[in-house]
Order: sequence, then structure tokens, then C-alpha cells
Amino acid sequence: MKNFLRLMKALSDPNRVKIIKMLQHKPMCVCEIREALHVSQPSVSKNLKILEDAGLVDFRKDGLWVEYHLTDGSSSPYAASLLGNLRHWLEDEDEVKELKKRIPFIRREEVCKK
Amino acid sequence: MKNFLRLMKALSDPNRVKIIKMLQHKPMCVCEIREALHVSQPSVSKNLKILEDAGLVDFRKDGLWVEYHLTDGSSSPYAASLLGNLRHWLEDEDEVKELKKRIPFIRREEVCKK
DNA sequence: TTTTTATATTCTTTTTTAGGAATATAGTCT
DNA sequence: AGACTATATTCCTAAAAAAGAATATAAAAA
Repeated sequence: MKNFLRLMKALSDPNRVKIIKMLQHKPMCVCEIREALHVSQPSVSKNLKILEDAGLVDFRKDGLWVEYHLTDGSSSPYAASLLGNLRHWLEDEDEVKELKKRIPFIRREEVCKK
Repeated sequence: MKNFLRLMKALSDPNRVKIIKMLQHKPMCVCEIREALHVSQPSVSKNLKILEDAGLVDFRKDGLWVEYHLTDGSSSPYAASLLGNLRHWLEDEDEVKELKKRIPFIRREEVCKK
């Protein structure tokens, strides 16, 4: 029950859902996500941690950058199922379409140097 | 997005999830749910409203009683999917097994007269 | 019509959550 | 080592959520 509730809670915040939808497109580091969502860096880090605890994302360190990516859901069947459904769910949402359109133009090298 | 978030939020509370699991067993009125969960009547009513707004439950008036039941999920594909998954999800949770075991012994006629 | 009862709603309080500012940490580069 | 930078964590505040007490509503019965 705990794991299930943690997953539902993780997916009940718009910014966290947007992160999931973006990571479907490609792995991203914190500063890229920050730029895409227009929120503070700590906010992104904290939301990523919540997603990680829910078994939805994992990360790989790359120098100073930390690149987050979706998991294969092997940590829990709930996460696996939701990640699968979220591949097609919400694809028609304007907010999501807008985000996915902007992603290719967010260049890590530019965004993070500030 | 709104609908999806509302659904996730509805399912991120233990009492609401328990209500869903109980309704899988049989339709129940507010007082029966109250008795099963050991919470106040207003709390049950409010949680049922949240589940209703998420498209997960619906009700049928029966005299003074209001009998709640699971929907067929036709209101949203998200709700339909989650309701389907929740048929088997959480079945092994002790809390849920305990609840489902108690349900048959909760007699509406006894419970509500107080 | 008055009373009773099951449920809904309002109100208030406590807890939880989300965000940003400030700070800490850990790699990287010189 | 010292400076720099991307990320994590802490701290604080504001908003949201959850619960119960009190109250309102609506259906049934007398």
C-alpha cells in the first residue's frame, strides 16, 4: 500500500508529471528541466527525488551533471504499469505538446552556464 | 491534465483506496463504510465525493441511504485503467485482506441505527 | 406537520505539501 | 590547494489537504 500511495502521490503534481513526459523524449539533467519548467533548481531536485522514491526515474552522474531518465519500472509493477500508460496518456495536452516542442532547443551547454 | 491529476490525487489517500477495494466486493452505503474504516461520517462523505469527482465511484439513492458503487470507468480512460488494475493490485495487502474479511459481517440495518 | 435518521456541507484546526532563498556538497578545472 | 559550477539539502513560508464538530438537508415515518 505504501508504495502504491507513494506512486500516486508522485504523479499528482503537474510539474512532476511534466518531468515524466519530458523524460519520455530524452534523458535530461536538472538544469535542462529547470529551464523547461521555469521553476527553481531546488524545486526540480526535490521533485526528482520524489519521482525517484516512487520508482519512476533514476539517474546517472556525468561529471557535474546528473542525468535523469525513466526507469524500466522493474522496481514495482505499479510504476511499470503507470509508466507504460503514460507513454500515450496526456499526449494531447497542450501543456505537454508545448513542452515536447521546446525540448530540442534546450541546449545543456547553454542553459547551465549561469 | 486536470482530470489525470484529480485521479492520482484521489488515489493517493489510504482511506480512499480502501474504499475502492471494498466497493470491489459490493456496493456500500456511507454508514457501512464508516463502520469499516472507523472514521467519522463527514470524512467518509468527503472522501466519496473526491472519488466521485475523479470518476471512480457513483451512487444510487435508496431511501435515506446512499449506496455507492464503482463506475465502469466510462468517464475517463484513466479512471477505467486504474479501476481495472486495482482489481488485482493491493489484493495481498494485509489491511485490504482484513477489510474484505470484515465486510460480510457489517450489516447495514445494525450499523446505521445510532 | 413534527420527528427521526442518513448523508452532505460548513467551519475550524492540524498536518502535509510545494516553492524559493540560503547553504552545503561534490565534481571539475586551473 | 583554490575557484567554479551543477546539484542536493535545509530552512522558512504559504497554500492545500484531511479530520472531526457542528450544522444543514432531504427522505421516511409517525
